[in-house]
Amino acid sequence: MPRKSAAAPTLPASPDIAVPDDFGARVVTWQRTHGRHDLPWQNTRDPYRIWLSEIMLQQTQVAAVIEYFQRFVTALPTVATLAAAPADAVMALWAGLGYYSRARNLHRCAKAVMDEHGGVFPTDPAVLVTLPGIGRSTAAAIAAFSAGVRSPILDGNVKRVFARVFGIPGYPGERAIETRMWALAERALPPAGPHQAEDMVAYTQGLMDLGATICSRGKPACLADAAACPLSDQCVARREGLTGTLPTPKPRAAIPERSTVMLIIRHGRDVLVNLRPDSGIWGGLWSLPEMPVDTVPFDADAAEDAAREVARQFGVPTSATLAGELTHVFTHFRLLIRAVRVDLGALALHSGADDGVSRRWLSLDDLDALGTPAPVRRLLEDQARGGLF
DNA sequence: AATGCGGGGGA
DNA sequence: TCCCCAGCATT
Repeated sequence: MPRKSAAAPTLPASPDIAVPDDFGARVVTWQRTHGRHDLPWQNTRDPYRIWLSEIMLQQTQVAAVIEYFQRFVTALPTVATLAAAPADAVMALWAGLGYYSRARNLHRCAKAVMDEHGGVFPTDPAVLVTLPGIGRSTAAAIAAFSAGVRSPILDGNVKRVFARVFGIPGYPGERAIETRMWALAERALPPAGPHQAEDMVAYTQGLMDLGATICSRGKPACLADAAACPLSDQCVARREGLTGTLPTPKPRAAIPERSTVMLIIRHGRDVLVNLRPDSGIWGGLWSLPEMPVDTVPFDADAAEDAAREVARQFGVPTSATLAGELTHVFTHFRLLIRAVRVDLGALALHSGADDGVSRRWLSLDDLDALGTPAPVRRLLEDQARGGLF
C-alpha cells in the first residue's frame, strides 16, 4: 500500500506560463554570489546531515534550527548512532522544536535506513519518498544536495516565489494550484548536463534563499531595490504591482452569521437611540435598541411579533412592521440586522428608565448630531427619506 | 489573534 | 482522495 509516489503524474503544463530560458541559470548565479553558504548543513554531501536539516527545517525557520542541528549531530553523528539511540534521547534532542511527530519519524527513518538500505542513506528521490517523514519536496531536496539529482522542490518559499514570478493566482495550498506549480517546478529546473550536479545544489538552495531572504511574505526586497532579486525583471507580480496580493492567501473560514432585531422606535420624526458601552462592538457609538435573539432561525414574522410585545410593554397600542433588513460584515462574523419600526404616536416617553443605559431621541432631520454605526446610519437615512411624519 | 508551514493520518 | 492537524514563530 504505497501511500506516497515520487512523481505525481505530470499534467500538461499550463501552456500559458512560459519559463524564461535563463530562469534556472539566474537562480544559480545569484545563489553563488548572494545566497547563504555558511549554514551548518551546507558544504557537505553527507545525506545524513542533509536529511536531518531538511526534517528540522520543515515548518521551522533557519534561525531556530541552527542550534538544534549542531547539538543533534554532535550527540548522534551518523544514521547508525541515531538508529541505535533510545527514543527518549532522540525526543530530548528535539524538545522545543515542535512538531514532535517529525522526531518520531526521524527515528523510524534511521532504523529503516539501517534495516532496509544497509545503513546507506538513499539519494534517489523515488526511494527517499518511501521513508517516514520524507515527502516529495523533502526527497528532492535531499537528493539535490547530497547527489546533485535533478528533481524539483516545492516548499512554502518556492510556492511564494513561483506565485509572484509567474503570476499564479489562487491559494497554493489548493490542489489544482499546487499541481500546476509542481509542473512548473519541473520545467524551471536548470538544464541537465555536465554541470547539473553543482547547478542543482545552487539552484535548490537558491530558491530557498530567495524565498527566505528576498521574496519575503511581507515586504519583498525588490520593492526597495529591484536589483536585489535576480528575477525582478521577469516577475509578473512586480511588474503588475501584485506582490501584496500574491500568493493568494488562504481562504478565510466561513464566518458565522448572527442576527439581531433593531427597534426603530418612532416618536414623530424622533427615533430612540442608546449609547453603547465603550468596550465591544460599536463601542461609544449611538445605536438602535436591540432585542436579543436567541432563537435560530429568527424570521421577519418573529421579529415583528417580538417588537409588538415590546410595544405592549411600553403600554401603547401600536403596530410593528418590518422596516428593513441588511447584513453587516465584521471581521469575525456577519450580522443580519432586521429593523422593526414601532410608532409611539403622540405619546410622550419617560426618559429615565433605570437600567444604566443612556438613551435619547435623535431627530431624523439631524442625523449628524450623533455618531452611529454605518448600518444604523443607513436604516436611519432610510427612515428620514421614507418617513411621512 | 491569525497565519504559515511539509507530511502523516484519519475521514 | 481530501482535509485537518501539529507547535512554534511571526505579523
